Amino acid sequence: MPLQPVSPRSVPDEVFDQVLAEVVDGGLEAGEALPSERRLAEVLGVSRPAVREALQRMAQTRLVEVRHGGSTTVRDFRRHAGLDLLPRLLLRGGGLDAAVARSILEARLVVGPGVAALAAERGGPALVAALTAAVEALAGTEDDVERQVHALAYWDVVVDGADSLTFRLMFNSLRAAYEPALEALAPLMAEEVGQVGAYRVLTAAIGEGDPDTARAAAERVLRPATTSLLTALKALENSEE
Amino acid sequence: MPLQPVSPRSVPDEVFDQVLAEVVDGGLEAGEALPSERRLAEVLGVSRPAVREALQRMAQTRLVEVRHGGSTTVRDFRRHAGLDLLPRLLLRGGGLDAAVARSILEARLVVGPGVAALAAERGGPALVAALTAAVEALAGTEDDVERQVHALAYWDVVVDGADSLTFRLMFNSLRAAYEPALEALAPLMAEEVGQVGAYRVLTAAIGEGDPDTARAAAERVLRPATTSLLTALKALENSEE
DNA sequence: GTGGTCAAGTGGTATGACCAGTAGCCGAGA
DNA sequence: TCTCGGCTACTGGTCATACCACTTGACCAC
Repeated sequence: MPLQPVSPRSVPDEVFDQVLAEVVDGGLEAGEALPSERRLAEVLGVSRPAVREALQRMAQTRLVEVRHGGSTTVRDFRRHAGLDLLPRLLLRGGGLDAAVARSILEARLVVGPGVAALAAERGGPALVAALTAAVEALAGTEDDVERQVHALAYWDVVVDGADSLTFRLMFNSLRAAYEPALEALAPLMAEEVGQVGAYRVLTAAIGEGDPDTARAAAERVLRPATTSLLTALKALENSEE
Repeated sequence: MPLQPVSPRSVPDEVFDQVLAEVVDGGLEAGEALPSERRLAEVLGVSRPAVREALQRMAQTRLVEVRHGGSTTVRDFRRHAGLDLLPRLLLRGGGLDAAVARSILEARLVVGPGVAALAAERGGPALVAALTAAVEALAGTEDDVERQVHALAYWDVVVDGADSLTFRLMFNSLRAAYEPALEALAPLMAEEVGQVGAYRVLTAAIGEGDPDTARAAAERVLRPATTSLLTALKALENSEE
């Protein structure tokens, strides 16, 4: 096993995670009031600034509402939280959350072809060259994890080609959710990233400049693994209940 | 003009916004180091905790990288920031950013039909009832702003029906970007939200349970206004250059 | 060159104090 | 009895300061 860089967890990080877990896993219902900052600091055995920093970050994520003079209350994260919360929800409670993973796969299958279509509309020769290079990198390795990384890099180029800030940020958020689990998912995704041919077809389709062709090609890249993973997850979800 | 609730801007908020503007508008390049917290506090005339809180929030948004003992450096927000940054980018520099608005419209056109298809797969009679109620609320007003609000509520129900956490959070993020500009956009979106018939057709399509029908119906709801707005924005973008 | 040491600078954390806004109690007045 | 006003206790907001922990780079011994 390769050495991993150590990542020291700061006190506010710790507090943030604990409060987040309470909110997300239902220990605290929406509308409920949190203990005061002083009280929390006392209970957790940390200083008030540390608590304060954690709560402010919670507020930024729209998970709680902090009111000067009043108490801090929990908000309904399903109604207000943004896509940046996805990584936290995917890894909730130690393992992968099957329902969240399913929804990510579904979203990918919707967004991917849309992005490819836009890239086809807007890309030029430079984009095709970058895509080709990315495909060759993908073809140049046999390792499943490395292939994952190269596939991700390929889509990164596609997103660049789409020239859409919204899709770019969306992709960043999804990638942030995906990357921590990348290694664990490598065997499951091997089927997809091993089909270099499909990526070549997609590259050519984008190069042709026809959105519909690109859309279809992207779907052919994403659909097979998505389908098989979804059925696997469905079995998992049912067995959990 | 109706009275607006005052929203007191805290010191860390102010600092956050200033640093954010520097990073997003290019005053600080990616990789560049920020002044130290003490120096920033001195320059801005605030305390170090205030600066610290702002920087931590920047770090949470993945706009800067804070290293203990080292200096805080700017990251490339296009490469790392998540969808939660969208509202800030849309309203960059006082007005609406045309390129960002365009990308939101494009994303909407891709994601909306996808969500509708999922809702058709999973929704039952209860969903249709909720959708019908939402359409009736939409039909019950003539005011453009109110219609906007009701249309948003309608899509909210669709997203619920899709039973996908990813799309739910995505919708929340897009709505957070959209809502501040809702009033300004009302006249432009009037064309879309006035077509109650299209919403009824979409509702029926979702009720039928056929994803493809629902997808097509959703596109018929979204496409017309999207197209006309895109051409308007294109003219705007060109005139800006 | 390699590794060790050290000082300076940076972020991390804690403490304590005080300011500012909220909410509820409670008495004075209608 | 009701209502208004202010008082009070509690909450979050901000600050100054001190000290800890880490990184960096220079310098030095090996």
